[in-house]
Amino acid sequence: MPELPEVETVRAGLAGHTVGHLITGIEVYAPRSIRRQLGGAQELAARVTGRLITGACRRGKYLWLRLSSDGEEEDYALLIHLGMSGQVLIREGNLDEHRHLRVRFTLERPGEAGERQMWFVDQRMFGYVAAIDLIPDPHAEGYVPETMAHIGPDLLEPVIAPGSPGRKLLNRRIRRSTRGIKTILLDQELVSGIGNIYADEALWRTRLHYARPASALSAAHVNGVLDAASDVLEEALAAGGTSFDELYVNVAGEQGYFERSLAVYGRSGEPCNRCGTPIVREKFMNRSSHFCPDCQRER
DNA sequence: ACTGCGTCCTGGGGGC
DNA sequence: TGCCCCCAGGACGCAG
Repeated sequence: MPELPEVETVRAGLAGHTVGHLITGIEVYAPRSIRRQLGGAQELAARVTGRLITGACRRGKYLWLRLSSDGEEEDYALLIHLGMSGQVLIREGNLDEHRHLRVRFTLERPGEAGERQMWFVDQRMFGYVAAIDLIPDPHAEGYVPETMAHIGPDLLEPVIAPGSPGRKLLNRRIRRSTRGIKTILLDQELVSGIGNIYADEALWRTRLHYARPASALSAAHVNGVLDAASDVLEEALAAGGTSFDELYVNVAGEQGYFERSLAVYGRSGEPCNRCGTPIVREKFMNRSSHFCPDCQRER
């Protein structure tokens, strides 16, 4: 499941392998993989064909490639959301078919022979691509396109770094809510990038039960869980992400290896690393929650 | 304003 | 051997 570390790994791969390339062609195999795009595949093709990729950006789990035309100001971005099984693969030479190939982009580097392809592959079809407008000023500090203006900053952004005024404000906003702490971690509007795996890991690290109401937590508790979430995201990023169910790989098709470092996710029945109590899996918000029933008491 | 629930989507796997 | 049902979850729309 692509969360911040996985999406950032893909972003870094795209920064290295697509920036400076022109998009010279696009083939859409699954029209449903084009979303939030008036005019659908046709409009997407019109907007990206012939454009130069000038940068690879990310906020939370949202990823976008900035596009310019003829050296002019960037005006569109190619938005890529991986959903829960999306992959972006860079292929050169090895152009074997892929069972779940949904959209294929052809890339060429000006002045260089040969082409390279960027594949959007997605088994479960929760992900999508779209060409979005870069308005009003793509060069503003901390700019994010309007399409994802509702997405909160992620834990790797300096604006909510530990000890910053932004972090203190976030802490207060979280504690104003009566919702369960895990619900808040998964809500991308307050703080983004955390999904089911890293939410469970952060809660285990801070010994908090997923359903504890945020309003009942102290500022120190909330700071603790945010710090733990930052830590686990950074550790997972350093490991190239978590390839728990083999649906996540980087742009070269390689798996990450953070799965071996998970303390609770996917470990139901196995002993807690702290106290030995078997890890429990429960349904919460129509999702699986993994936790230690001894270390993480509801009250 | 805030909260929670249903829905989308496909393929793997378990049960019979 | 084959079929059917369930499960995985990110994000958003909508009802209360």
